[in-house]
Amino acid sequence: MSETSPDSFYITTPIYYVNGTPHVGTAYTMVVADTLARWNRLWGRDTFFLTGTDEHGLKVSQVAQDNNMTPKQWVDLMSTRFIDAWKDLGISYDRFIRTTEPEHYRTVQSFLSKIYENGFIYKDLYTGLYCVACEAYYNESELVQGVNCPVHLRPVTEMVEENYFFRLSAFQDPLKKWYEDFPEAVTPSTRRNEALGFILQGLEDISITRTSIDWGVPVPWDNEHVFYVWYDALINYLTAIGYDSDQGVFDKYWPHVHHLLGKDILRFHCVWWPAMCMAAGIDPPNKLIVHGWLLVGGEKISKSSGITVDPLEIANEYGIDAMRYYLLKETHLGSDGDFSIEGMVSTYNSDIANNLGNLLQRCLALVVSKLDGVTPACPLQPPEVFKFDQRVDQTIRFWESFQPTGALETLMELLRGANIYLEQKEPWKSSENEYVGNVIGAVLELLRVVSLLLLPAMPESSKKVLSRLGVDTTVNLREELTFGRYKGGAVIERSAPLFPRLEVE
RNA sequence: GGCGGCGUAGCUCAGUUGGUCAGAGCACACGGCUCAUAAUCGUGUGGUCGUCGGUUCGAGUCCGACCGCCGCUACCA
Repeated sequence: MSETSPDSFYITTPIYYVNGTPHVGTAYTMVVADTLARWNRLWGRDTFFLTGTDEHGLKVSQVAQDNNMTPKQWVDLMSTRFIDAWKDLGISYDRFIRTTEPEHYRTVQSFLSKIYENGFIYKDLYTGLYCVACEAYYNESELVQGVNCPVHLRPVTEMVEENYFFRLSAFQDPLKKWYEDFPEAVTPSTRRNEALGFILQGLEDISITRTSIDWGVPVPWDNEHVFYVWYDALINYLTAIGYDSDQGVFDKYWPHVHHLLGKDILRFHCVWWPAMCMAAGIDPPNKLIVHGWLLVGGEKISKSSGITVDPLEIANEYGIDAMRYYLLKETHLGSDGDFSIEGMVSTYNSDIANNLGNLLQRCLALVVSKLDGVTPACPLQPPEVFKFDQRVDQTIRFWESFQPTGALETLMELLRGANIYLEQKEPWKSSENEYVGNVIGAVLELLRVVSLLLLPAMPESSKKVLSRLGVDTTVNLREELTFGRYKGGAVIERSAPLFPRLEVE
């Protein structure tokens, strides 16, 4: 639960490393971010949704060389895989940032120069056991059989390098105080505890530059060095909002940012990043939303294990909104989730085909058979069984506190109430137009409001329902959620169900 | 080893500061209805709320021990 800034909303996803490919796990992150962005736009906030690709690092330059390309040519090619995937999935980002953009170079140099000037960066020697494939140093205790990298099972090499170091140790107390002052900054709280625990055990300085490669952002005060990939990557969150180029935009969105991230990159975002911000003299991000992993059959998605699911295939086969709904409804934001086609089809059929789709269909059938095919206006007050105001307020609270699962479940409760109401009133047995019109009007009104509140999760499907009802979707949501606004008058013809049940292929 | 979390109906999970707290959804069974997409409505599953103790008039709800599972414990996007 957290308050959101009143009139602007800035949300980011991690930027994806170009050597990877979009899979259902990254699609999950994007769907969540997209849904939160859509909610805030509908709620009338000035919303900025950022994603992009991380394009530096040794591995990129190596792979580029293997493919007889320059690193730049390679990342130009690879970044399009993400751009295309998000386009096909209808992700409504406002800006796709690439860390190889000149604007990003300037921001990284400006930001880190500031930290340098503030005295939190110094030069020293670093000695460590290094795995080239990982681009990472390991402790002896982490190695397999004492010599091999635990990821690649290949020998590591001892490297001595002159590096610039970031004085992370200086921020142990400030970070501790920050976590105490802003207990809501990291959600869920177990992740906050994890970050705080890490901080409390003592922080060491960290190396932030490399001399062994040149595919990176040059260190402005020492051109022998480039910044290590992680240090330029995080700064993308500032580049995109004019950190050193547009103070007005920057002030609007910072520090009221919502960083969405997976639990595997918690430390970078919840320890290093706030410290870097403090060192540069800006406020740390005010919200870090840590999500879990999407598992497949209980296993982590990874290429090496052969467990990988292509979100575009799912979307093509079953529809984007079916996938979105399943990801949002069945995986509590913050917990791990399990993805399966069977689960997706089952959830969609229960909630969307049966509960929502069938409710709409039975109403429209009655409009055709009893009301000359014209939808009636709604009554002034909602029937008791709807628990309308209570549930609508609850849904809003869930959306405002980043709990898609709760929001969607509450919408299902509203729909169940409407189905019960129809059973109680039995409009199909009546021949009085006024009676039938009142009953159907009340349910159509509920469907109007539910569809509006469902827009963030299932934009296309919700629009179809609203279109059927003759409701404009470009309205300000805040003014459209009170009962009694539906005027009716939409002409209905007998037609096939809008949301037919899915079958497992 | 250290720190933290979890273990509630077949499945996924809710259960504020202890006293209708033994629940929801899905699945399953039976019944109703037939406006509707094998839909929808109603009822049901006798779950030792991981185990054993303790505090209390009373504990999933607090304390202790134990069993099982998991996360973090530094430079992998």
